[in-house]
Amino acid sequence: MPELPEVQSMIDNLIEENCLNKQITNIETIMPKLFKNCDFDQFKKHLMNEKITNITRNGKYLVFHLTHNKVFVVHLRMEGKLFFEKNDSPYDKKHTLVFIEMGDEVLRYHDTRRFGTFTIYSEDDYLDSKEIKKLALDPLQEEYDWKYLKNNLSKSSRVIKTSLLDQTNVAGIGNIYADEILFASKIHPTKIANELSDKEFKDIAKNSTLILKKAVENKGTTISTYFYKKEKKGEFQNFLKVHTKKGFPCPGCKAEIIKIKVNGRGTYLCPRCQKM
DNA sequence: ACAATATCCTGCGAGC
DNA sequence: TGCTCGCAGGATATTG
Repeated sequence: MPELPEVQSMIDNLIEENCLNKQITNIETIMPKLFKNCDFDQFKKHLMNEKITNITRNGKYLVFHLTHNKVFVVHLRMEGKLFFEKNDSPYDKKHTLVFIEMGDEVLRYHDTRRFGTFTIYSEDDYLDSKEIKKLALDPLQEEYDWKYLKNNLSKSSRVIKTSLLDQTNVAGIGNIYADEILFASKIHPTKIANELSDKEFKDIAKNSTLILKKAVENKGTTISTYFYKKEKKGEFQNFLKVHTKKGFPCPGCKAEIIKIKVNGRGTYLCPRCQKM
């Protein structure tokens, strides 16, 4: 599931593959329902003959900046992936849902679960859109620190893992990295957020930045289907300490890693290192 | 106002 | 073997 490091790795790859500044010559889809604030014809009209001038990120959203002050925003949700390829290269016919053609090349959107979203805005108003406006800072932003985190999380009587997944408290963290951050901070995922000490907020702030940074350097985590580029897996799964490690020994204390449910989400932890 | 739950969707693995 | 069933999960809508 793409979280901040996976989204960033995909953006980095698209730019590296030279998808910027090429005229869009055609757009096709087999899934018009992906387009959320417009119908497909409007989306097509919005992009046609423009160029992508830059790709930026807000939380887990990809922002494609176009010529003529236009923008489109993509969220990959569970399984979305973007590949920039030659038009005549082979592709998965069943799960490739959107084609943004640029001459003999094409930006393809692949999504087996069809959960992703596409929206269109102008450059001037996308930051005020309802999905991006409410995003908190992410752990890689300069202004992010433990006081900011404490201020956002300590308002909540929910359990800390649920609060960490709430993009209005801190952006970019999903189920994998929430487990890893809480393990590194030695905090039980079901501890009530507003009962954490200053030291615990400091630890979460520090570890979230460290872990996401290292995950970006390793091009994300491939557990099952994530690729930052065609057939290219991330490497951060090799550094996971608890997530997916049920039954394995804790790298710290050798106790057995367990899996529990926290608000419906599969959650991995070391019961000895992460005490209530 | 907040928090828990249902919803979207498909592939996959468990179990009979 | 082949079927059904339930699970996985990010964000949003709905319900409590």
